[in-house]
Amino acid sequence: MNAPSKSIAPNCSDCPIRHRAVCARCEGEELERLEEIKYYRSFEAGQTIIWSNDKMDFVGSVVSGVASLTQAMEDGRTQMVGLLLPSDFVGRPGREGSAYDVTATTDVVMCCFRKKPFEKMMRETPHISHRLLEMTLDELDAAREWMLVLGRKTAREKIASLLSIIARRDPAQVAQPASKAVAFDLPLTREAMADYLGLTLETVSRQVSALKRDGVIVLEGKRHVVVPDMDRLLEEAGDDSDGGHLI
Amino acid sequence: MNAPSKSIAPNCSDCPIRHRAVCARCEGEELERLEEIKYYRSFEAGQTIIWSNDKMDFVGSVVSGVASLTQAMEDGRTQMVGLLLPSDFVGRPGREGSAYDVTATTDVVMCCFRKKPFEKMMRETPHISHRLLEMTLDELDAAREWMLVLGRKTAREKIASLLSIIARRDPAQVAQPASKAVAFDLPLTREAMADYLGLTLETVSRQVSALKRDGVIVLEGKRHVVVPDMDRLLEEAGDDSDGGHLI
DNA sequence: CGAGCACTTGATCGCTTTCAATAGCTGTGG
DNA sequence: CCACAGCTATTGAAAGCGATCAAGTGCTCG
Repeated sequence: MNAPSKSIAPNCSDCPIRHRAVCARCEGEELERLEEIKYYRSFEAGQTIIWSNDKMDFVGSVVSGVASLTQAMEDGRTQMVGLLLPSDFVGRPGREGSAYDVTATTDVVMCCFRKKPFEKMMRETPHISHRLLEMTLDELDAAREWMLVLGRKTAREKIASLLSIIARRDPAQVAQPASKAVAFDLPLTREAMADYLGLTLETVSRQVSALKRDGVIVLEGKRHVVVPDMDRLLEEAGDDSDGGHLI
Repeated sequence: MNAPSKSIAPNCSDCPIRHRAVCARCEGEELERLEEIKYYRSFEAGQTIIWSNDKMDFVGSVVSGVASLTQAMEDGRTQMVGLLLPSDFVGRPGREGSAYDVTATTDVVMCCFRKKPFEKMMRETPHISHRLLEMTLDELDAAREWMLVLGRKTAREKIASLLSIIARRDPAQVAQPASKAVAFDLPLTREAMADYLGLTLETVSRQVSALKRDGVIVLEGKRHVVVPDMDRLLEEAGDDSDGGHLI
């Protein structure tokens, strides 16, 4: 037991991640069954949600906040292998333990399902396992995109890549995708950024300062980032996306 | 059209990857349906199987040989993001194009399914999509393990990690897992190893030579590797596996 | 025998790490 | 109110690892 349970339990139909989480395809009776086996759980920033190699008795979705998956070597080197934002799924059906530590990087609310009933439901309702397959394929794509970042990009490009990813997934941005300017809060400390990027925190700090000095980003405090020109940031990231201007 | 079709078409029941591929759970009638929509295709070493962003008209399994998934930046830097060994699945149901180049690194035989009929079957037979989910989750684990290698390991550890992975998945090893000594052929050029490890080919060559000099591996020719002590190699890889000796 | 290719080895360069000092912020307690 | 601890972040100087540039080796195949 490493966290108090907190019963906020809104209806699934009011849930902010309803249309993107593992339950996205469920309706009516299926949703009612999920509603029966679900419960909410809150974690404070810094708390461990699941220890690697621990038995997991639940799976679930991040409702709000940011969590991270990290892998560690015995000498202390650690690598973050996944960033879990709202609607992302935690846990692996069909396997006992987690392969990674799952940690709350900000305060987190999770919608949990007890593992056994969830696995039973998966076997019986194709909507859930199809959605989970789709989400897993997306995560695999994201992991592979990240392999390019880790293996081939420079420190400066790595920082720009991370900022682009966070900007792209920030809910505040989705509303106004037409605008070139973007602003968001960094949900990660410099050390967490370093663990994600395979760098040291000093290098992260230096490269953030360099991007600021060059006008690619503007910092308001340590954590609030303004990107005056998103295309410029993508260019710095080494992505050939071209801002979507085809032809 | 970039490859001649070659009709070797054995029965699925005689197939060497029958018990590990996406079809592993299918029996009887399901297997017959698959048999109807499948065809074999051969690729020579070096040939591109699928170009990134190309429309894919098939998905399939590697029957024999080794293929690789690679991602490239416009300036030529490339990163291998997956190594496809026999039984591994190629293609993403539900999406038009591939996000990566798929290349044959040795001569490859693929068991292909036309995409539309395969997707239809997925919707109708849970055995296939459940197996695909399981395989995708395994690939995600592998990708994340690789992120630790790319982000945090030294060049020497990276080489040792790659050799361990190849040794572990080599079919010749599975027969005698008790023995500490292991031998296998490298299916990759130094350049391909470099692309997998996020290194240059010169660094790969130097570190392979160093591992040879230190007696961790013995080379017979450029491509045949003998590992006298697998535990030693795992130690060099920085894995805490401990060879399985608990306590 | 020479072209082409995969690989090895050497010398030097430069980016990121490492080690170290300092700044800014927040909360605590005398 | 100020002093101080504890934490996150910044910045500087030096060291080290892998990249880059450059030959050179050994093999296969025409």
